[in-house]
Amino acid sequence: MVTHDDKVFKALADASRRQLLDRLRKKNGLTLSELCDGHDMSRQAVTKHLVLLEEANLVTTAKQGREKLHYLNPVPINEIYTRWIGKFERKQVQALHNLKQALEESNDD
Amino acid sequence: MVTHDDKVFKALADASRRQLLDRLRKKNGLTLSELCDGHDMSRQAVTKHLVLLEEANLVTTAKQGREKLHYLNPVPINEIYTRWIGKFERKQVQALHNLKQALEESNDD
DNA sequence: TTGACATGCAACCATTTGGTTGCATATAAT
DNA sequence: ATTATATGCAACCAAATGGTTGCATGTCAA
Repeated sequence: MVTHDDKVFKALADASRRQLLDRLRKKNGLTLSELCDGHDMSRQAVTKHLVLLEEANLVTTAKQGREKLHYLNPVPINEIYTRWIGKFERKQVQALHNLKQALEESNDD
Repeated sequence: MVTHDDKVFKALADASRRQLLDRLRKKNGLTLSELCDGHDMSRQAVTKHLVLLEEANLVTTAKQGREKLHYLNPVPINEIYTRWIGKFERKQVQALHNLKQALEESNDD
């Protein structure tokens, strides 16, 4: 079964796709051609990446004349953070807390 | 180039690996056999997943007798959050802020 | 010491992934 | 009307991924 979360994680697993998201974060509403500039691969390859990002709901598109505009949707990223990553962060905070306690206790020697 | 972040993202991209991390989060120091229980795949397949998690520094291992113990390291997860995901979260907060402003302005009609 | 258990290692396999090229179509500009 | 630009679609391909099986090795227990 491919869950929604799984699509997001898999979409984020590729450096080229993360770079595309990064560029949309800096400047939203870029066209396909604009997104292709500076990416060392064919337009069709970029399109494939964008389709995956769309399927993960990380990017929304709107056609304007002959151009296709791309918009970042950061919501799914936030979702996997709150629903998954956050649990591990809290674990780390707790681990640091435990370490701090251990260090303080070792000072009692 | 395969960066450190890239290894972490790719390690998290597989549901089975996320499940393994989840189990270590709930109970740290599990052996390989214990981690295999409840996973519908061969021991060797689980080993491969654990190797990837180790290479991403998400799991640390220690051999004790004939058993191999596995420990969760949540630090890399926190790193990709602060260095990458957080930027998108702030974006979302800002978007919500903008939406709120827009709604309030529309109330002036 | 013999057998059972826990793990390691390697070969192999099907599917997915990430890319390519070629061609078609729709829109804008001259 | 013609040409250039922006995008869509499909076939193809190599490499990576996620799994398998078979066998070897190290360690604990009877």
